Amino acid sequence: MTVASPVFPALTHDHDGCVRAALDAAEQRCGRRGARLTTLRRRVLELVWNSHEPVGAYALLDALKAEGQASAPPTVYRALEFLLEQGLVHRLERLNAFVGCARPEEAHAAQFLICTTCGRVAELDDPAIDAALQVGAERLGFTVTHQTVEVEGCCPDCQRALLS
Amino acid sequence: MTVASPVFPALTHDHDGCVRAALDAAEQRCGRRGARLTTLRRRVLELVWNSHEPVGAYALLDALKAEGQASAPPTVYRALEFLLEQGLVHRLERLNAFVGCARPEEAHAAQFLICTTCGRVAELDDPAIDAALQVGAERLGFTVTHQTVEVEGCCPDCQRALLS
DNA sequence: GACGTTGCTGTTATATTATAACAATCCAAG
DNA sequence: CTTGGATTGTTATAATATAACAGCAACGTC
Repeated sequence: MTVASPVFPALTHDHDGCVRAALDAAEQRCGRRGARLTTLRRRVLELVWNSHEPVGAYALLDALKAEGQASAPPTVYRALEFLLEQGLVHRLERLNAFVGCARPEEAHAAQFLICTTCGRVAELDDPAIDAALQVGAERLGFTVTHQTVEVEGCCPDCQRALLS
Repeated sequence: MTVASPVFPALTHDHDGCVRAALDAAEQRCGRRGARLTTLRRRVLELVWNSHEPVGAYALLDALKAEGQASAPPTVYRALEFLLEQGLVHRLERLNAFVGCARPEEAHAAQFLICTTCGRVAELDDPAIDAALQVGAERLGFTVTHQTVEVEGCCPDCQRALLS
C-alpha cells in the first residue's frame, strides 16, 4: 500500500487511509487538549482532507449543504477557526483557501509549495527556512510571532508531464 | 536630514523625500520599460506611499474620491495591477493591502516584516531567506516561480515602547 | 435529576474585497 | 487626420468574511 506522503502525494495513493489518519490524529490531539471535535467540526475537517488541493470556505459550505446540513457562512468559518486553532488545518493566504495539516502532532512553522499547474499543495516544515527567517528578522530587532511562507511554482509530476 | 530607510523608517524621517524618491524612481523605471505612468497611476502610487503602512484598495478609492477623481473599484484595482506589474508596489496577502516597493530599481524576491502593534511594514530582500527557500523547494524537485513571505511580529520601536 | 453556566450552532443581515463586461476617451504612430 | 490599441469610466455582480443575536446542547455543581 502507498503511504500518505509529507510532500506531493503520489497520484495514486491510499487517500482513504490519508483521511482516516488525519481524523484519528485530530481526535487524539483534541482529546489531549480538552478541545471538542464535534460532529460538524469533524465533518468539515474530513471535507478539507478530501483532496490535497486547497478548498475554499464556500466550497465547503456547498458540500455541507449538499448533504443536508443546515449551513450558512458562519457555520463553516467557525469550524475552520477551531481547526486552525487546533493546528489541524492551515490557511493559504494567497488562495483564500484551506488544507489539512500534514503534521498535526507537533508544533511547527510551515511553508507551502503550491503547484500552479495541478493545484496541489505540499507542506514543508523546513527548519532551515524557518532559521533563515528568524535570523533575518532578528538582525533588525524584529520579534517573530507568525510566518506566512507560500511558494508558487511547478511540482515534479507536472514538470514531467509538460516534457512529454 | 533623516534618510528613507530600507527597514523600519525612523518615526520622524523625511517622508516627503521618501515619496518624491519613490515617484522619481517610478518615472525612470517606466520610462526605461516603455510603460505609461499616467496621472492616475502616478497618483495611486503616491497615495500608497503616503504611509509606510499597507493600504487597502478601498482606502485608496476613498482617497481618490475625496479629491474629486471619478472612481470606482476597477479604477484602483487596475492602477494597482499596473504598479504591481512594474514592480512599484507589493501586495501583502495576509492583509489584502499594498505597500510601495522599497527597491524598485532591481528585481528581487521580497520578504515582509509586519508589525502587528504599529502596523508598519518593512521590506526585506534577504538573499539567505530566498536561498533557503530555493533549496527546500529543489530538494522536492519543485520549481519556484513566485514567493510570498510575510512575517508577523513586533518591530524594535514597539518592543521598546512596550517595555517603558 | 434540576439548575445554571458555558460553549456550540442556526439564522439573518451585512461588510469587505475583487472582477466582469461594455462604453467612452485618449494618445501615439502612420 | 485617422485609425488602432491602451486607458479610463460606469454599472453590475461575484467572492470572501464577519457581526449580532437567538436557541440549544453539554457539563459541572448541588
